[in-house]
Amino acid sequence: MGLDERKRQILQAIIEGYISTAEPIGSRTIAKNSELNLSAATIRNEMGDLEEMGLLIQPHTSAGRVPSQLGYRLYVDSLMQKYKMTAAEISRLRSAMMLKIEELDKTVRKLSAVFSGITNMPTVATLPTVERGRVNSIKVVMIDPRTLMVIIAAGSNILKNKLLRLSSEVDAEFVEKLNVILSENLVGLTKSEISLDNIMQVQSAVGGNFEILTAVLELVHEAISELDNSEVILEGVTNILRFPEYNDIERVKELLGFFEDKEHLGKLIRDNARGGLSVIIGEESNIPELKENSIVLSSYELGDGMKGFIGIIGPVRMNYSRAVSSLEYYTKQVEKTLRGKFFESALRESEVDNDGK
Amino acid sequence: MGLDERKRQILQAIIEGYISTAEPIGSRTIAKNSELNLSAATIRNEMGDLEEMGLLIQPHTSAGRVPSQLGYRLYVDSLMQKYKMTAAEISRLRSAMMLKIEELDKTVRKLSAVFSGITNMPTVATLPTVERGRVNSIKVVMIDPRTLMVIIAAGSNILKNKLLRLSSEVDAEFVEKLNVILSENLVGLTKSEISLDNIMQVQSAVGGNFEILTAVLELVHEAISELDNSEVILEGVTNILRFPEYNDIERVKELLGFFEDKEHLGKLIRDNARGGLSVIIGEESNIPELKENSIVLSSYELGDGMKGFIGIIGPVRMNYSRAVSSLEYYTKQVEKTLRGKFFESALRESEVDNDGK
DNA sequence: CGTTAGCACTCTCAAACATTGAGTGCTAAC
DNA sequence: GTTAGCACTCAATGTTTGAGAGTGCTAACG
Repeated sequence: MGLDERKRQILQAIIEGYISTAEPIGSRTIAKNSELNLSAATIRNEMGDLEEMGLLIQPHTSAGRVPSQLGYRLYVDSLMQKYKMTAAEISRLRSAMMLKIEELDKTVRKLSAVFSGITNMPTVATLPTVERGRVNSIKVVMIDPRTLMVIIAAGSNILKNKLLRLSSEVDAEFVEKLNVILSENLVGLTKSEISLDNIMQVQSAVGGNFEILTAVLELVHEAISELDNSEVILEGVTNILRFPEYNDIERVKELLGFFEDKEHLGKLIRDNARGGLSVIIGEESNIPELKENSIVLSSYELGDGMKGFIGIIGPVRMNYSRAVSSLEYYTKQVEKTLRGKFFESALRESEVDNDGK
Repeated sequence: MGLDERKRQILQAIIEGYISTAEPIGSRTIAKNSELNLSAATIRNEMGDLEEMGLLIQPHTSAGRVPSQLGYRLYVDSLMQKYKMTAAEISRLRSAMMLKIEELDKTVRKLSAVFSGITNMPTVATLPTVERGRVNSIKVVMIDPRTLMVIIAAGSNILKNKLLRLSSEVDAEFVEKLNVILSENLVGLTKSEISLDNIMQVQSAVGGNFEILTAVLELVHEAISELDNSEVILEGVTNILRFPEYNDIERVKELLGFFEDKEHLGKLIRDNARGGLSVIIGEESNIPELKENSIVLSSYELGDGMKGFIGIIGPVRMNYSRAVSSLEYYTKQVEKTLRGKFFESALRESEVDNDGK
């Protein structure tokens, strides 16, 4: 039993109808609202076939049909048409991009909030991390004799700075020495090349003032290992309550509970994002709490090995067409904006780097 | 009609009963479960009086009584007995305090999460801000010729650091000069003494390299004005779903919507916190979205003008006794922990300062 | 005069039942 | 292959009913 053009049209009509009404779609509805000019009875026969093929599901005998996960998959992969963002949506997003520069995380947070407001869905994002970037500089700055700040940069972008309070005082000379040694030993390495062992070698190179040195080195190590431990930002969670599927408190509880564990969410995103844009439907995520939710995921690249992820989460019955197109557009805007505001020189450098090779 | 001892006892029994069952309490229940040894009929008469006094409410004729907001107020102010935290709760909190040092905001976040887990209520907190502290040092550090970092410290604690990307390069000499001038002009002032005007004066003192200077000064100003713009941290929101009053999606929507606006929440907290511990019941907050919720608020002080707020949010029918005692204990622990981990020297200095005067 | 037993009354809640309507699958005719 | 017609199914909705909880009032008691 093949999936001829007519079946595809009917399937598409059912899925789109269900997406917009959240009610099972019956044969009469399709017969009336499509250009197929077929009677309800004919549609019924086709619907029977589609159900047999596992693309539709009947909640109960006297209800219409609802797409199965397989149905959604087929829809997303080959039936769905591109949604065209409205002028209003575009301008809203654009003006959000104009926001004044703040810290990176706040910027991403605000952009996410705006995007969430446009799509009416929760938005998740991770801050950019370095994957293959090299540590460009490590600086230790003395704030006062008992306070040091360690600043680590990769690809000329500051990625981490950490404070260290000392129990005894240090002098400028010591700090200077520290800077030289750290630079000599760690700069130019990729993140994965810097291990604790590696750092401890530095320790012996210095000799003396062991206590402080150890503290600084530990901090350096910590900062480096946090380089890819990107923060997860989640905005617009309340939006899920707009969907009728969340009129059930238990479902709300389940999803919100899942959202509270940011680490878990971050892992999900990193694990599932292939290059470009991907759609994870229901159980495909293999996460029980998300078995009735879908995620549209995308990654943004800032050059020089910096990359992060953005995604939209909603019920399996979400408007994929709209979600995918919006996210696509949004991703591009985020790339442009973040590059412009935070990673301009990084970009330039990475380009030079490529030229030079 | 006075509020004699017997009435008080009955009121207390009703409130505590209602708090633990969430069901209206009838006269029979009180007659049985209290040591008053009165018949249900007598209790009924008293309940009638209490209702007339506005302390109780009858949802409908054949239901028991429920406390009014006034009733809760009276209970919190003079009926309530101190809850004693269990050993398990204490040890759980204690071990959370031992967590390894991270950034201040992450630490507060984690502590809040743990506390929220113990109380089973959402916990809100603000990061400490300076109120009357003086700017102790302003440092501009050159990360690379096109990137500067501005670090502002007050009371010897780093409070803000900001990055600045430049379109043209600067040299070490310029940065050095900048440091001297900024220090001379701004150090020692309180936050409120530093205005944009003030900063602009510096501008004329330098002369030349106008473009970069302007950018740096703007950043300084920005950082300073953000000093008291403390971040609001909210953890354990899902906990509200444990309360039966939130079986109504509309209420969930309303509260979660309110929670999404962190600014608003922060303002609420700062406006309502008097010194020490305070309880805001229902409409007392004057915030429509919170009219059926109460907040228990407390402030923590880290010395040297640093202070922040912590609070618990829940339905008006919350266990105030438990909330208040737990928050009291928790606040002390937070003070101790944060002082120890982040503000040790600040404390020391402020003490010296006082001695010196 | 405060307290209490007794009783009629009120109101919610849940179960039982009937009704409605949407949608189907099947059959027979076009 | 398509369609009209029809019997059938099942969720959803409305109605009725009874049980249960709790009250307020009255009259009697110590």
